[in-house]
Amino acid sequence: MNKPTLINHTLETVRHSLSHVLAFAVLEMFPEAKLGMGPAIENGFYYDFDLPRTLIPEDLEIITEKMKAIIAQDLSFQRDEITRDKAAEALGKLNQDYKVELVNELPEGEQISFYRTGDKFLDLCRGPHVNKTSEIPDGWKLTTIAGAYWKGDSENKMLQRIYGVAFETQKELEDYLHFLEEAKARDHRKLGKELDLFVFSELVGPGLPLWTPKGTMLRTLLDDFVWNLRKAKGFQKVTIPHITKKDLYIKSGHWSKFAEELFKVSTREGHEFAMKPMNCPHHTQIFASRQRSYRDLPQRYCETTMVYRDEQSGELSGLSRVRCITQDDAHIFCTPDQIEQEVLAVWDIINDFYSPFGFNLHLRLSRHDPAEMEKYLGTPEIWKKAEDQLKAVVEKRGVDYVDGLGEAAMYGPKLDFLAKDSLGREWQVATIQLDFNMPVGLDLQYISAESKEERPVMIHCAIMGSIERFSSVLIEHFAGKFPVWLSPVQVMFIPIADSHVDYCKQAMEKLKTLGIRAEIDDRNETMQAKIRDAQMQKTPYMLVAGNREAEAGTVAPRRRDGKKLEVLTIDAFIELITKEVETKEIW
RNA sequence: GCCCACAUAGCUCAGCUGGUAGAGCACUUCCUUGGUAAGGAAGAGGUCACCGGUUCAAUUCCGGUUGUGGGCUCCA
Repeated sequence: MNKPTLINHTLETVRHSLSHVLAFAVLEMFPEAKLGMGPAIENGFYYDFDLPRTLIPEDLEIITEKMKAIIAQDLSFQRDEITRDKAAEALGKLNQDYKVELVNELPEGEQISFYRTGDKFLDLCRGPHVNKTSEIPDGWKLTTIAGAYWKGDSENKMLQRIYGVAFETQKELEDYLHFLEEAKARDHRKLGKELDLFVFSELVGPGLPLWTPKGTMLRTLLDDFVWNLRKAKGFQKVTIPHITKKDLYIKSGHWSKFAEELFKVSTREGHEFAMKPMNCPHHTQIFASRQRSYRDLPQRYCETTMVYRDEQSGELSGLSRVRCITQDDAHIFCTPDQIEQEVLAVWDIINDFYSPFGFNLHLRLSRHDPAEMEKYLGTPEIWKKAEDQLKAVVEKRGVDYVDGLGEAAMYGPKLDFLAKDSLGREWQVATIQLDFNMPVGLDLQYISAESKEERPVMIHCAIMGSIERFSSVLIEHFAGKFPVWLSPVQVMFIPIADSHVDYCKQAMEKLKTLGIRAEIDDRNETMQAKIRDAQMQKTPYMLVAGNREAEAGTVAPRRRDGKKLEVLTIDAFIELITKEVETKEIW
């Protein structure tokens, strides 16, 4: 059956119409079902239901068939308008309590629009919709059943939500389902296990990843890269303890706002301590430890260290959301007129860091929401000043940005950097945050040229953000095929027979001396099996050596992408790989 | 934290309606000494996540706990 292509309808209209068809089908199956909300969303639609029983996956098939039958009847979508009170009355008769609640929230006397599908199904709806169900193209599919709170409020009843995806064509649907498969194949939780990068232990607990030698190598390489860029911009490393007296967070303003998420620790004498959930308050105490002159500014402290947050258990997921987060954190303490130079310098670091990964960076200027001042520290005046200043820097740089209303941190506006990965997904990564508030709370000062006490400004910045999350993004971005400079094992020697093991070991030692991460597969296996295993581990280079190579002092390199290079001398290979590491080449 | 689902060997999984468990890979040993994605044989390995309950009998049914997944809520 060929469906007409979309002419006058946006995809959103089709998706929304599908949500009505879904509700129609569910009502056929459960006449007593109460309808929640059913909007179009990115890639599809959903509808929330209060049902007499829990849905099971097989129900989706039944509902799908019912939906197809409804669409096949070529029913029309008709708009009706009635007054609010009549609408409430009509919905009340149908026992649609949630809809009655929605209607009653609309202004009194307002005309309410309804959409009628065929002569049976009626739904409160602003529209628009397709004219007839036959205008709905075939490219849709119900995907999952999930729980969702009524009106998204965790105090409310949990309804059952059915999700669907919908596209203009079957082909696009298939492409999307293929994308989901690809994302699943790259899932960092799966690759992390297969590539032996990190593990979880039930004894240690959820959200607390344990990093293996290979995973730790990856983290170290990333962190060293960040450090080298920072060092060049005048940052200095500092080190702080992982716990503190609660007094620090009372002064910083974190205690009242995030007390629930703190891991608390008490001493044998009953004093209350907390695991640090961020590093800024500790760093301020290094700054505050002695009198600072304007000549000492900026002070640029950096430290890669773990912070601990007691996240809700249901939130934890792989490395994306954990309870111990390694931040590549830095704080700059500077004068107000140094803000621009410092922000730009960090911005340069971010650009230099991200370019070798092939990410596309986008910028968001994350501002406060004046309607919710209770979420923030400080006065509206301070916020305006901070945001204007940050915006000026962005405009000076001439980079496009999206406006992030309400995305600011508690203490100040931010520049957030979003990276688009190889599957087109966006992740928030680096951040530069301007903070006029914490220096007030913690009473930070410096002595100006006029010999007066002044407030420094704090700039919080992280290049990777969280190493856990950044690693998960990288693993999925590269599908585990890290560039040579980042690969925990760069080279696997593959002796063809036992008699070639010594030759390979000698060559391996030479590489290792030069800092090349090489290993040897001297198991009693065939060369083919060793190649396969190195391939599965996504090792960039396999160096095969048999009689021919051992006699000539060469190796036969095979790349992870299946490409066989010409036989090279060991020195020539060293030159090749060293250059690739230096240039951070991706292939 | 909330809703739902799942939890069997190191890994990936099979095990119909209750009668204490299997496969492939990995591991160990032996044979094989090879030319670009899995050579062959044998062996070892499980209180079926944990704690209760029902039953003559529970991996299987029920409840709880822990963990994992999909969502919701939250996120400095």
